[in-house]
Order: sequence, then C-alpha cells, then structure tokens
Amino acid sequence: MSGKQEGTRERILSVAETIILQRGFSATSIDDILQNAAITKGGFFYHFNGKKELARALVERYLDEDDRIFAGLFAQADAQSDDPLQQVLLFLEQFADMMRTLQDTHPGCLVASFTYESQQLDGDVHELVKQGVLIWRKLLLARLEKVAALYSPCAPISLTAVADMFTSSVEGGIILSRILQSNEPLADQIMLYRQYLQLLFQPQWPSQP
Amino acid sequence: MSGKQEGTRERILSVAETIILQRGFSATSIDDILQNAAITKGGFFYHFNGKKELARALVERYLDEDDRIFAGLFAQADAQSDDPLQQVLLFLEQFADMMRTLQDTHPGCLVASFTYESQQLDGDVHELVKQGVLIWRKLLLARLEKVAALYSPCAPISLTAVADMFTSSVEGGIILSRILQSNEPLADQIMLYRQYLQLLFQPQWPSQP
DNA sequence: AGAAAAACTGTACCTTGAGTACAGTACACA
DNA sequence: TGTGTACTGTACTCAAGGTACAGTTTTTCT
Repeated sequence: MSGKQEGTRERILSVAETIILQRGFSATSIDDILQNAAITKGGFFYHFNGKKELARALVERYLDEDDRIFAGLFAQADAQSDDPLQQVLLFLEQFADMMRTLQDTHPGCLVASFTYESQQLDGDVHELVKQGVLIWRKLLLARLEKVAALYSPCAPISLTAVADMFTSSVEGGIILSRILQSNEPLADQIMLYRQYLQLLFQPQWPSQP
Repeated sequence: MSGKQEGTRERILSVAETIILQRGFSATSIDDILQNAAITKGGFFYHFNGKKELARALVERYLDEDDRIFAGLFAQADAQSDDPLQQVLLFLEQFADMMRTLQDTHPGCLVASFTYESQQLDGDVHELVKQGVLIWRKLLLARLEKVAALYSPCAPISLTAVADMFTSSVEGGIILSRILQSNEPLADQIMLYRQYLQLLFQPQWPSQP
C-alpha cells in the first residue's frame, strides 16, 4: 500500500461524492468522475470493479467520516459539562454552528441521495445505509437514556423516535437548505430539535395547590 | 380536450411518478415509462417534448395534489375546533394517521427526489420546487401566527423556522421510513413536531414567588 | 357522412455511457 | 537488477436513451 494508491483512490471517492451529491448517482457517469479526478478509465477500474462497487465504497467512507465528526463533537461537549442533557444540547449547538459556517451550502447527504435511487443499487448498499441510520439512532438513544434517567420527560414519548428525530431534522434540514440555497434552515432545524429536547426535559414546575 | 387525452397524459404522469420515486429521475428511462403506461414512444412525445418537460409537469401535478390534501385536512381540523392551536394539532394528528395507514411504505417526495438530482433538471423546475416549499412555509406560518397571538411561545423562536420544521419533519420522516421500510417513523416524526408545538405553546405556569 | 384536427403507432437513427481488454509505462523496493 | 504495484492510453462492444418523423387510427365538428 503506497501513498500513491491511497491518494488516487481517495481522490476518486472524493470527486465522485461531490458529483453524485449534485447530480445523483445514475446521472453521474464514470467519465465525469475521470475528468474531475484526473485519472483514466483503466486507473478507475484498477481500483473499483464498477460503479456499484464505487457506491458501496462511498457509503462506507461517508458513514465512517460521519462517525468521526459526531464522536469529535460529543467529545468536545463531554469536556464542557458532566450533565447528560447539557452534553446533548452542547453537541447540537456545536453541530448547528458547524453547519451554519460551511463555506458553500451543504453538499447533501449520501444516505438520503441513495435512498431516492435505491433500486439502482445493490441490496447490500441499502443494508449499509440502514445500518448507518441505526448507528445514528443508537448514538443519540444512549445519550437520551442517560438524560431521561435524570430528567423525566414532561410528555409521553418513545425515546427511539426522539433519537430518530436527530436524523430526521438533519435530513429534512439539508433538503430545505439545498432548496433555499442557504445553510440557515439546516442550522435552524438542528437548533429546533435542541429546543424540543430542552422543553421536553425541562424541570417540571410544581403542580398548583 | 377529450377524455382520452387526459386519461393517457394522466396515466403517463402517474406511472412516471411511481417509477421515478423508486429509481430516481435519471435512472428512469422513457422506455420504462412506456412499458408501464402501455403507450408508444411517439405517444409519449406527443404529450411531452422530452424528459425535462415531463419533470416539470410532474412537479406541478405533485404540488397541486399536495395543496389539495393539506387544504382538505385543515378543513377537517377547522370543523372540529375554533382554537388555532387545536386546529394545527388536529391537522398534524390526522396527517400522521394518514401516513401511518398508507398501504405500502410512503412512495417518497418528488421535491426531495428532484433536490438530489437538481443538476439534471432545468432551472425552472428548481424554481417550482422552491415555490412549493415556500407555499408549505406560508401555509403553516399563517396558522402559527394566529396561534402565537393567543399563546405566547415559552421560548424564543423564529416562527418561520418553526413553520419550516413541518416540511423538515415530513421530508426527514419520509427518508427514515424508506430506509427502515415502515411508515411508523414518518408518523412518529410528524407527531413529534406536533408535540413540540404543544410544548412550545403550552400555557405558562405561574412563576414561583 | 365527410373533413379536419387530435391522439396516437412504429420505426429508424444517432449519441452516450457502461464495461472490457490489454499493451505499455513509471516507480518503489528488495 | 528485477519484480510487483499503480497506473496510462487506446480501442472496442454492447445496450440504452433520446429524438424525429412519417404514417394510422380515433374523435370531433359541421
């Protein structure tokens, strides 16, 4: 494994992701990728057996990168507070900030993109996507369980659904941001999720006498 | 305008929408549509000048249909209560129910699908999509303004962002539902949005002495 | 009934893209 | 010095998408 290979493979993946998020998987030709990645067809097929294998590698890379980002933000949040609720709130705040300050509008989410082209992809790619969503659910759920143990929610809820609401807010926010061509809606939606958690787990007022 | 034309044109649109939501726009060939709509290539091009014009017609049809559904649900809700907050809450409840009881998993949203293939489509299609999102924002915002006039929100918010949260919850919920292959997550996310509104506009407890 | 417009059918054509094959080259590393 | 890795470059096949258009049926109007 020389540095050269890793560089080229990574470059193909990076370029492919960018184009696919703009045009969609099916509309992206291998030739498009070749041109932007400054590589030849032979080189591409040296690294990937075909377009479907590229898709698989893209999802894997995307989910890994996402894990890393979330882990980093949670580590930051954990360093700032010991309270489980505060940790989640800080995480969301920092994540929203990160999204708001992106250079361009958010490029989009590969998971969502592939979800709308599922029939073009192998079943195992869909399985990967599903596992990704379940990992995000698990990540939030573990945090929310700790929160719920300390602050009882002031309304009946399914913690799993509340955990999924993170993914939903991000995916929904990304769609809004792409359509409205600004990162504000995405940041707003993450912050509204944060506010929902705040309201849900706010200390109960004592009942009236 | 004979019934036959309307029938054929509508059949093409209906079939095209179904296939496009499954495979994506670019991955859907005109031949695919022809086979499922039982029409020939010539017939297709009699109705549409090409694939891009089909896309345009699909979005227009989709947004119209959506308007009709939302108007119907709000009319139902308005008949059941005079309170603006209750009306929104009833609307969301009924909408969630409608989604939950769909025969198959939700087919997907054309707006989201096209958002992830924007570069394949004409600029005016993107403009239509944008107008659609702004109509949904306006629809909710008008309701929320009435609510906010009666019940002051218990936290600082942008009403526009809260209105957008409806679209975000639905789009995010649809993605979750498609990936997890169940309509529950979509219904859950709509109901969580409902709960957020409930918590946000709940009557304030009197402050402690 | 008959003309004219509308609603198609059928087919031929051109282009593009996916994927294959394979011969040659540059470079590291031992 | 040689051997494997990581490519480049070219040339090809096959399938499909999109388009054009000439011809045919059906409806409509008078």
